[in-house]
Amino acid sequence: MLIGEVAKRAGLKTSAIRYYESEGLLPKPPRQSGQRVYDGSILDRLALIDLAKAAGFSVAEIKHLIQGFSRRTPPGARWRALAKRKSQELDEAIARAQHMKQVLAMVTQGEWPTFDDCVEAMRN
Amino acid sequence: MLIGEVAKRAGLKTSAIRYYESEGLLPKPPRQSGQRVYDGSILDRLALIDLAKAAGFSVAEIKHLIQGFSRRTPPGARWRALAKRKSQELDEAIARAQHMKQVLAMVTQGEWPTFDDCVEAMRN
DNA sequence: CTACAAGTTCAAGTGAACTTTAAGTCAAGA
DNA sequence: TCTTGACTTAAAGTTCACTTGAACTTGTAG
Repeated sequence: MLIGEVAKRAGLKTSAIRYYESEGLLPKPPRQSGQRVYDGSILDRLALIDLAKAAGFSVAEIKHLIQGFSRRTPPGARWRALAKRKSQELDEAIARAQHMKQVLAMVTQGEWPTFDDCVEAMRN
Repeated sequence: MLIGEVAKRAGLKTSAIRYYESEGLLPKPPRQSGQRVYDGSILDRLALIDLAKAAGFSVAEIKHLIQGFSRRTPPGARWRALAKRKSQELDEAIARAQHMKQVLAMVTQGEWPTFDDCVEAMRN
């Protein structure tokens, strides 16, 4: 598989794949006349990256996670620590989002004659 | 009130206030020898901006909202439309965050002997 | 008068995660 | 042979919401 094929299957742009490689998220694949040649496992790797992103990890964080994995060890203490912190961050993000929804509901449902009334109402 | 005082009370940097003004989120206050002089209403304005930010609106979006308000009309159809879309976005964000938490829980709780087992397990 | 804090403008910098562009290489098809 | 399309690199550009820096003015205190 060349990079274009991988990109199509993974739903990414080729530039993203090269970027991930440059950031150490992906192994450097063998080349045929300069071009990257991938096997199927790259898709698993990209799936993991996708999940990690979906879990709210930054590219830099994912790099660390991947490094842990690539030593063929299961998720260890490092993973757990990162995951725990991230989980708390997610709780906070969820709480914020729910608060945002409340604010929005007030705006859409209420009827305030003036600007100030609205601001006033939102404070509670 | 000079800009420094406003910043302190609102918990912002002066640069943020100038930035908001430049972006049309704040009215241009009168000047005394070149310096911006604010009255108390600026704090309400900043509180509204804060709430709008907390509701997930971008600066550009807040600008539109403010414009709606500044015509002394209550939140109208424009607000409602924006708010509805934003509310849906928040639902999606919350769902994503909850999914992230699930993924994290799997990583921290499960024991996978290999990298691939973990990726496999995460797919479900 | 001098120093100093706080204000002013405008332009450029920041960080994250990519994308885009420029310039070039390579293999295959007409 | 020429063209086409996919690939290569390195560097610069993008977006967002500000922040920072440089150079300057203003009001107040000593």
